[in-house]
Amino acid sequence: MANAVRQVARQPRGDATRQSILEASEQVFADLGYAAARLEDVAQAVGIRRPSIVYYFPGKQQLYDQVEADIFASMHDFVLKRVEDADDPMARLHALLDAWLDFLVGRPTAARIIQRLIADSAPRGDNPVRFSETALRDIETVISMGVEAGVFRPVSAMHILNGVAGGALFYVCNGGQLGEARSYDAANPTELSAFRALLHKLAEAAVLQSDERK
Amino acid sequence: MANAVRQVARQPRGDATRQSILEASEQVFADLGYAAARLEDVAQAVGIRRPSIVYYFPGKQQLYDQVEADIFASMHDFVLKRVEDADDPMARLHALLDAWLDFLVGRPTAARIIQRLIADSAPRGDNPVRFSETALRDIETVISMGVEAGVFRPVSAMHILNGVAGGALFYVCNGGQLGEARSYDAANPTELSAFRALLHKLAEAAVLQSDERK
DNA sequence: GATATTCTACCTACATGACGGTAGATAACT
DNA sequence: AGTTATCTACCGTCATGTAGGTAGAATATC
Repeated sequence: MANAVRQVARQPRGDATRQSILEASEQVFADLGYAAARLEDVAQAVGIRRPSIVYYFPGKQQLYDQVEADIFASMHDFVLKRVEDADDPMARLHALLDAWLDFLVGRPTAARIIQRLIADSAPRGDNPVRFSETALRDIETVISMGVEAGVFRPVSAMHILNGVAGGALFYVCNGGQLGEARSYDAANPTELSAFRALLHKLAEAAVLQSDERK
Repeated sequence: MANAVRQVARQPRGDATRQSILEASEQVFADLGYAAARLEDVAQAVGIRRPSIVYYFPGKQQLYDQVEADIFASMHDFVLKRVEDADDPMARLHALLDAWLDFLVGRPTAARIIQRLIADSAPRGDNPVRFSETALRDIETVISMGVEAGVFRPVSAMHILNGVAGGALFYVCNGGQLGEARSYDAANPTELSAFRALLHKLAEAAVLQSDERK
C-alpha cells in the first residue's frame, strides 16, 4: 500500500519535513480553522507540493488530528511538570494556572485552535481527546485536593475552569483582536505579569473561604 | 440588478422568510463556523431552496455579516438597558456582567459565533463591527466611572474583559463540551445562579482594593 | 570498489465532488 | 396585470484525493 501510515519516520530528512508540516499546519489551522485551511497553504509554507503532504499524512483530517493531539499532550505534560513541584493546595492551583497561561502564551496557535474547538457544539465522534475534558481532569485533581485539605471551599471545578482558565485563553487570543490602538502583545513581560497577578487574584477569590482572603 | 440588497422587506411573507433565514443561518454558522457552513443547510432548515436565500441576501458573506451585526447590536442594546438602571459603580459592573451572561445564555448561538470570532487572528478588513471592541468600550465606561469614583482600583478594562467576561462565554460554550457525565445545561437556573455568583465574586476581586472586599 | 537494486522523498497531472452563484421560468399574492 | 417570492437547471471554481512517475540516497551484490 503506497499510503500506509508510517508509524516511525525512517530518515532524518523525512523527519524534518514531517515536523515542518506539523508546524506549518498548526499555524494554518489556527489562522483559518479546519474548514477554511487549505493543504496548499501548508505545502507552500513548508516549501513542498501539496501531494507530498499525503506522503506523510493520509489526509487533511488526520493531519489536523495529529496537530490537536500534540497540543493536548504537550499541554498536559507541561501542566503536570509544573504542578508536581508545588505541594500546598494554593501553590498547586497557582502553578496550574501559570502553566496554562505560559503554555498558551508560548504557543498562541494552540490557544486559537482550542478557542475554535470550544466553539464546536459537540465533540466530534472520532476525535479521542477533548480539551475541556483533559483540562477539567487536571483542575479537578487540584481543586479536590484543596477541598479535602480544608483550604478551599467546595467549588465546582467546572466553574473554575470556565471563569479562570477561560481568561488565559482570552488573554492570548484577544491580543491582536482590538483596533490598532488597543492591541497588545500577550508575551510582553509587563503585560503578562499584570495579567498573571489578576489571574491569581481571581483564583483565590474563587476558591478561598470568604473570610480568609489575603 | 437582480440581486439588489433589499433595504426594506416589502411583504409580510418575505419578512418572515428573511427572518427565518437569519435565524437558521445563525444556528448553522454557530454550529459549523463560516467556512464549513453550507447554504444548503440553511435552506433546508428554513424549508426553501438554496437559491431563494440569494433573493434576500446577495451572498453567503453578506448573510453572515448580517447575522454578526445583529448579534452585536442586540447585545449592546441589552447591556445598555441593564446598565443604565444601576447607579453605583459596583452595581453597574454587576449589571454589565449579568447582562452579558444572560444574553449569551439566552442566545447560545451568539456565544459560539463570538467564540469563533475571537479565535481569528486579526479582524477581517471589511467587517465593520468587532466584538471585543464593542464589549471593551462598554466595560471601559463602567470601569473608568468606578475608578473616578474611587471605588475601583485602577485596573485594565482589557484584563477584566479577558478574565471575567471570557468566563461567561466559556460557561455557555462548554456546557455540551464535556463527556456525557459532565455535561450541564447553561440555562438551568441552579447552575446559572451558581455561576453568576462566582462571576460576581471574581469581578469584585478584580476591581476592589484588596482591603475592602466583602 | 564498481554495479545493480531497492527505498525515500518528492513531483506532475488528473479525476472527483462540493459548494456558491446565476439565469430564467413559474407560482402566488394584491 | 404586475409585482413578489420561490423554484429548476446550469455553470464555474476550487480543494481534496489519487495514480503514476522520477531523482537521488541507501543498501546489497559481485
